[in-house]
Amino acid sequence: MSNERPRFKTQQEAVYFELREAILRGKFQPGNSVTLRGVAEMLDVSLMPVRESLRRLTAERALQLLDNRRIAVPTMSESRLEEIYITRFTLESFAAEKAMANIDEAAMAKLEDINTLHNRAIAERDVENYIYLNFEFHRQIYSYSGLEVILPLIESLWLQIAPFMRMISDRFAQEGDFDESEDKHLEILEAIRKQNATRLKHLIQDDILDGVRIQQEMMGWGVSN
Amino acid sequence: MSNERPRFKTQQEAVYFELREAILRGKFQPGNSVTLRGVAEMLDVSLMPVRESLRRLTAERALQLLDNRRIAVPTMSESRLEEIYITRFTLESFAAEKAMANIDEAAMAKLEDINTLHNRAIAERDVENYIYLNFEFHRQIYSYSGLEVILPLIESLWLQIAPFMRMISDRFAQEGDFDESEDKHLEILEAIRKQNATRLKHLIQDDILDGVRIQQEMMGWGVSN
DNA sequence: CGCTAAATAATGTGATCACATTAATCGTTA
DNA sequence: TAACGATTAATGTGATCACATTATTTAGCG
Repeated sequence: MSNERPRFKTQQEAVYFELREAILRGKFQPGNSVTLRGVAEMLDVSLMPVRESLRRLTAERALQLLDNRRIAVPTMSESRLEEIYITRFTLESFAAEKAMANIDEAAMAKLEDINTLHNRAIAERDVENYIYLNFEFHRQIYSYSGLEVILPLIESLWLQIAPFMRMISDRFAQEGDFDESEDKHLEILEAIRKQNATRLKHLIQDDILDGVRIQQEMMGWGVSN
Repeated sequence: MSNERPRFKTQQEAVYFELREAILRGKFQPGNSVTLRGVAEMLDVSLMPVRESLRRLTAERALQLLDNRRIAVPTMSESRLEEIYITRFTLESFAAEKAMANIDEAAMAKLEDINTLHNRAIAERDVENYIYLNFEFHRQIYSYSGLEVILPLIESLWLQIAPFMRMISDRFAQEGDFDESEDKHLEILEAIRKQNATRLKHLIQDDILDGVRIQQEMMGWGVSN
């Protein structure tokens, strides 16, 4: 009779994770403003849980407080993009290396499942899932690293890049050559299977680099080395 | 006539920065719990600004939400310490390198001022200022990097390490050999003057490493390589 | 039609109250 | 004296209202 205890202890938490996933799916457009009452109405909760969630997301730089006190989805700049990606390289390849040894058969199976769904999203030009499942794939790997400090930093970077990724991916999908966006996921799985740390690190970096390359190209921004 | 406009636009902001500095001064002891009404009384504000500030600090991992819904200052573990410091090495040496070229005479003078105060704090065994001014020294350097993504990450790490630093420094000061804690600040200033990026990066790393070494030693934790 | 100014609406912030949950205290009993 | 149970206190969360500030719309005028 629905005796299951709710998934989240507080409404604030529920709202937070709801918004968080929405952001990681690219449902928030850069530059758009987010209002307390808007979110509250959409999720059918009062202002309080929304206030706290937005404060939290703002602290994680997923959202931005404008000086007119309004909340908005941050826009991307050339320098910010480069900064986000150089940090992603560093932190994520480190996390992958730490995680590798702890990835067992069950974890491997889950990774393959995620990758299957990810490929399907690409085939179906389902941009939202394409973006989200890519993050899920990486998150699943890093979750075995046992890193409790670095992981939140990585996720903060994802929250910052997701709206921009969505914008670019939409354009990319329109231009038709979306499914040519070869990711390195299969090779990553292979490197893990062979426990080849050096190769894994490079592949993670390449996988991330592929993304930023496309984004820089689309924006006509200088390609980072 | 007190026509000056207040330093912060909102009470929440004022409370946040007040708490933030207190944390960076090591006024919060690891494991201690922080209550809404306690802070509200101490700063003579209502619950609302405090709620939002604590939510913010929690998102930055300066504070921790326990599963009994209570808020506490996180405790340190051997692995967490190592994680924080390896990330500090990476991000801070990068930031220092980016900043170096932009540091002019005025900035240099300010750095020397901070360092003077820092040395005085050491001489006077003023642990709070010793910790805080060390952060200020580093922050001042990195502020010229123009990095808008990485700087918040670095500051989040500082907020996480500060309470633990204070604990160790107190012990260290008691044991008497506090002023033997030779920092690398003078050499750092020299490297900046000579615009020697490689040396600066190494010095930043050494400076950070000196700190963690003492901490690990005090705790009887394995020294990282 | 274009521009300005007044009026109206919308928004984030703060205050206060209510409440469920958890912690602390105290009295009782063995 | 120690341990258990009941009672009281404290705490974070949520709801609602008020308000100052900022946006948006509307009206008026040239």
